[in-house]
Amino acid sequence: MEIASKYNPRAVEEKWYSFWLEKKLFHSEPDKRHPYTVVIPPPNVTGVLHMGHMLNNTIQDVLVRRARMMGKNACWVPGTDHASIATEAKVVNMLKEKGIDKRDIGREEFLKQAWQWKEEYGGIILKQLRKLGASCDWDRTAFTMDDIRYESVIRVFVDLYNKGLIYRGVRMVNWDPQALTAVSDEEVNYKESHSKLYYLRYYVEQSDDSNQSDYIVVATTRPETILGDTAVCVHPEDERYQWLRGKRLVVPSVGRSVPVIMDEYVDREFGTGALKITPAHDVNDYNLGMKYGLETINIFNDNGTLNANGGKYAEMDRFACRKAIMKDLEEAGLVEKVEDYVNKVGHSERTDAVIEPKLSTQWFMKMGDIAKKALDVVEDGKIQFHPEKFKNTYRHWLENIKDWCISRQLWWGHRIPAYYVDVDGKREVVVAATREEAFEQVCKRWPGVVKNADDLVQDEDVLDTWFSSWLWPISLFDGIRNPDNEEIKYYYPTDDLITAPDIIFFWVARMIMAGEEYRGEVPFRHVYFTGIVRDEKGRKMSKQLGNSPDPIELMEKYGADGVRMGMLLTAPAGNDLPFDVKICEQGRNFANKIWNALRLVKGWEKSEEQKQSPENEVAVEWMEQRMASVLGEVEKDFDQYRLSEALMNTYKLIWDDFCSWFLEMVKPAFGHPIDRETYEATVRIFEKLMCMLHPFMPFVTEEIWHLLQDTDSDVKAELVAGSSIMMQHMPVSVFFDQRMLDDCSTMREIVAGIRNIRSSKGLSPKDELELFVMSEEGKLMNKRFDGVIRKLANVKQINYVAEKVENSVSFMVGTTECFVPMKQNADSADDRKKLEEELRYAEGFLASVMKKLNNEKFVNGAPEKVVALERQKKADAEQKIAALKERLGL
RNA sequence: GAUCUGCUAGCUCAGUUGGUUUAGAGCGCUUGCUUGACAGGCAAGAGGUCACAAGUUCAAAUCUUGUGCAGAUCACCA
Repeated sequence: MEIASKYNPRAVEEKWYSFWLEKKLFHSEPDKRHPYTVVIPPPNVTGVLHMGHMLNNTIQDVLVRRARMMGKNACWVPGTDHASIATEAKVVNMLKEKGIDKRDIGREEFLKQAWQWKEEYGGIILKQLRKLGASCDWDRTAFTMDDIRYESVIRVFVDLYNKGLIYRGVRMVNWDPQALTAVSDEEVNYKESHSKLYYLRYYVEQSDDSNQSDYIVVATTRPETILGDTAVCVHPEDERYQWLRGKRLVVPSVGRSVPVIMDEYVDREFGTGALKITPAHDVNDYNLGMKYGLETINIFNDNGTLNANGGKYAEMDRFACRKAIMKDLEEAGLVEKVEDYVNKVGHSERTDAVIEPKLSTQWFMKMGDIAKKALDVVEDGKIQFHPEKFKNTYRHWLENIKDWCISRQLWWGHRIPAYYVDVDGKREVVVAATREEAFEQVCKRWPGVVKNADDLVQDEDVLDTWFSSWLWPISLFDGIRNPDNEEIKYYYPTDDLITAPDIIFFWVARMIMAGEEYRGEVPFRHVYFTGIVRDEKGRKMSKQLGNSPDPIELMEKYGADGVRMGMLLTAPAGNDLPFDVKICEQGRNFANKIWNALRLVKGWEKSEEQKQSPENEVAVEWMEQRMASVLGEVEKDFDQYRLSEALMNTYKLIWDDFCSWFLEMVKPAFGHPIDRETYEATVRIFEKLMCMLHPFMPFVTEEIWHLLQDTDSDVKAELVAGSSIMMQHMPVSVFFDQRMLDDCSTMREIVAGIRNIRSSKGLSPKDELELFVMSEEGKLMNKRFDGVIRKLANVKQINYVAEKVENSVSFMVGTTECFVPMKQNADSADDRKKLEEELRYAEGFLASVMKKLNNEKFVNGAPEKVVALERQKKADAEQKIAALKERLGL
């Protein structure tokens, strides 16, 4: 069979993904097996695959594929998120390009357009995930706004309202003037910015005491808000301002007279110690306003321009107004000074617009008991975080949590099922899943007020996106509408959640709350937090910087397997991933290495008569032991969610142990056949290795697994063609013989020692050598490895001797000296130098051991075992030193 | 400002309850190889005062305290 010397992932990957889909190997239905469930963090329906998704979904796929091969009924549910703000913004823009304003076409038409747009462009990301090899159960693909999920959200809202956990109220909220909606506290990012601190003069009204200065200076970063000033506040014990008690001030430029209030809230050290109060546009000012019964003057429109209260500045944008008002104040001589000032300004997570605190009526969800429950399950370990450090962040947030603002002034989303009705001139509200149910309620409570259901006015707002995704692990299995259905009972709670730490509050915490509230059980048992993918300079990958490689191009260049491996190699849980496309090369090279190992094995001619040689026998035995040992380590790695380590251990097992050592041990000489027994053992081992690697590199392992199969007969060929590595059992660790592994490392040391001599003496691998070991036969290692040494190091004969050998070069293996006789140049200056160095090291080592042994406290205080070990070290070192000295002729 | 995490080879990271040879891996680097699977390869090699300082201990990369640096989360004073 002719096989290309370079592995070509492209065709292979496409072929096998279609095959898996066709055979429905990703599909899961409840059955007798143990379930293993993962729900995808739903990407935005309009999103495009980026490196963060790549990392996150690779990890999920590794865990899911492994669980599947371990005999679990693995179910990975994919889906997308409607992403209220982001998607609405995109649709609004799309319409704007067509010259359409969303208000002109109205809610219904807008939603029609949005859905159309979603059908057309949405879900690209899910198709991209297939290229990566994601083994999602695509038959279960869900959307946070499809019928089941929509209805679930509405039901939950009604239920929480009836439980008194949801309420409507007027509060100061974070207003996004670009998206024209309120956002939650979590959706505000505070960014450091270079601002100015403006010092403005506020004149005292009708100052009659001519000894006092007739104005005070107030510092502000937002001079435009003086239009809404309704007081100035100073600290009650501030001596500088005692004379102001009971006085009134004139707001500069505006001319409004406002009172001076005194409150300890004011920081005397900051600015001038005098604070202007704008209750409509600052949370703290609002609180002071409430406390002192101040007037609240709203000066902004929803889009951040000034309203009629802005007087001559009306209709101006807030930032333009700032400039304009400063110019006017300057001209009027009301500006004391302007300083540079660094502060933090809140920006909208979605639109990046500067957040405006705004007083408005919104819906909120109470976070009291439910937050406590969500904290408890993490504190007592029912849910484990990986890495654990995120527990701190989580705890801190939940202990300081405020009520959740869940209403958004948007159209794209789950419309709040609240209906309003006028009763005796008062606006009353009912909450119900449907308009009909709402109507029934109204009829019962206020008979005769409304004639039919259409007369009810539904709330215009939709719910926060996270108010649907917090139900995801439940609603995916229809557990809200049908809490006793077979699927939810089987698949819930899910096992692992893999997500980025930046949505720990938005999503993770709230899913835990929903789980407790609606299932009385945690939604998942482990949360694996991935790191942030950064570029080689350590910067976060972002569209603006343009430093993010296109994942599709990467996969085309290196193969999906190569990219998967590259990312996983340097991505321990919770650690940022400094991504350099170069690490994908390592993945690609690895695939190629395995490919060539296959070429080697497939190229062997098998002999039926030839009996297995003792070398091959020991090689097979050793490789099996070695595999058992590494399997144990990999299992431990997975238990601790150390995926990078698991992959690295598998990588070394395949590249070093299997390719560099095992295959070299059993490889027949050119033109010679291999005995069938060894061949079959090799194939069996190779297959197992592919199973171990499959979760990480699904495509190349599937390809090789198929090519390894014996397809001598048509029947067999057909059987193999219909089968998959995915259906094989993951090998499990078994007891292994450590002595065998130790013997093999000794053998490796000897081979390396001889290779070393070859390279330093310029000897060709073809020159046959002889080896003398100063030890009894079989003492250094099991003599079954002698044949292996002869083969790998091209040694004609191994002799065991009691005396050192003249005219030879030597090396030490532990405390045993080995000699390779030389025809000439036995002892070069280089050799001496090396020996001297070794001697120096050994003497230094002995000194450090003696320091301990000469210390009475150590000998008496340390455990016996430790002391005995030091004595052994001493003996070994002394023996080694003696040998080296003799060699050096000292 | 508060809290948390980290600091080990050029880079990215391991290093379990202190003791297994004066610290390991992968990549990178250096040197030598057209070795009948693979140059996307093979073989050999160099490279570290475990951030710094003090302490506890017979014994510290590992425990304690302090300092420095980096990062994360939260809170913000206009």
